[in-house]
Amino acid sequence: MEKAHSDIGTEYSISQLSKEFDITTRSIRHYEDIGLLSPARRGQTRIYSQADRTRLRLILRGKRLGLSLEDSREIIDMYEPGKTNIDQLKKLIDAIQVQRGKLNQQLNDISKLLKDLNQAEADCIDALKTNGRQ
Amino acid sequence: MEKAHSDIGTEYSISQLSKEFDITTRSIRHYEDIGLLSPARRGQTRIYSQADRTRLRLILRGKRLGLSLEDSREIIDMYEPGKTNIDQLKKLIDAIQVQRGKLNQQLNDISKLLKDLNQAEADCIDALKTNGRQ
DNA sequence: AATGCAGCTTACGTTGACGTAAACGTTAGA
DNA sequence: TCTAACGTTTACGTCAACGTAAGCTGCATT
Repeated sequence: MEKAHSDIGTEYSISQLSKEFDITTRSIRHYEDIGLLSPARRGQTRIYSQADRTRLRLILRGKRLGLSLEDSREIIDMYEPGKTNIDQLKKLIDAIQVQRGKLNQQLNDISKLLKDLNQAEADCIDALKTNGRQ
Repeated sequence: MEKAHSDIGTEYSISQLSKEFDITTRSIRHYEDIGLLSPARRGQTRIYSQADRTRLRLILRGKRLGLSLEDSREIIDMYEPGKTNIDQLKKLIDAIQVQRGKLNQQLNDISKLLKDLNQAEADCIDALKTNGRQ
C-alpha cells in the first residue's frame, strides 16, 4: 500500500525558508555548519524537507527563549528517541526535568515582568492624566 | 518625623552580591561599565545599596529571559518614570506594548516547549517500559 | 614583617552567532 | 548572448558579554 500523505515530498529552497522565517540564508547555513541541520542536496544546492523545516522552527523558537544553539541542539535531540539504550533514556528524562525547571523559572520571570510592565504602564497613564489637567 | 524603615541603609559588597546571585564580580563590574549599575563608593570600594541590588536582580531576570543588556536597560528604565515629558510617556507606553508582545510570544513558545517535553518524556518512559519487559 | 584576602584598574583574549565580501557556478528570460 | 536572480564555498570581520591575567592597593591576621 502506498501512503497518500500530505507533506511528504514537500521541498523548500534556502531562500524560501529564509523568507518564511525572516532570517538570512547565512544563518541557515550556519546552523548547518554546526550540525543543527543537514539538508539533502541536488548537486550543490540544498534541498530542505518538511523535517528540516521543523527543526529550523524549533531552533528559532529556542532562540526566542534565549537558548544557545547548543541548548537547542540538546532539546531537539530529545524529540528523536532513536536511543534504545536504557541509560540514555534515563539521562534524557533527567535532562527533560532540567529543561522543565528552567522553563518554569522563565514562566515565573515572565509573569513578574508582565506585572511590572502593567504597573509601569499604569503609572505612565496616571502621569499623563495629571499632566494633562494642568 | 524619622522613618523607621527596614531596608534603608543596607549595604552590600561586590563579593556578597556575586555570591548571592552566583555570578562573577567581573560581570557586576561590567554592568557598571556599560552604565547599568552605579554604586556608591567608599574610597575606591563599591558599596551597593538595596536599589542597586534590585537593579541587578532585574538585569539577571532579563538575562534568563534572553534579553540583551541593552534590552534590560530599556525595561529597567521604564520603572523609573522621572520623565515628566508627555511625549516620552507616550513613547514609554508604546515600548511597554512592544515588550508585552514579546513576552506573550515567549509564553506561547514556552507552553509549546513544555508540551513537547511532556511528550518526549512520555515517549521515554514508554520506551523504558518496553525495553524493561524484554 | 610577611602572608593572605578582598578590592581596584587596565587591557588584551575568547566565545557564540552570525555579517560581509570575494569569487565562482547554474538556469531562466530579454 | 548576456544579465539577473539564485545558488555555492572560503574566509576574514564584528559585536556582545564577559574571561583572564597583570599589577596595584589596603587591611587584618599570624
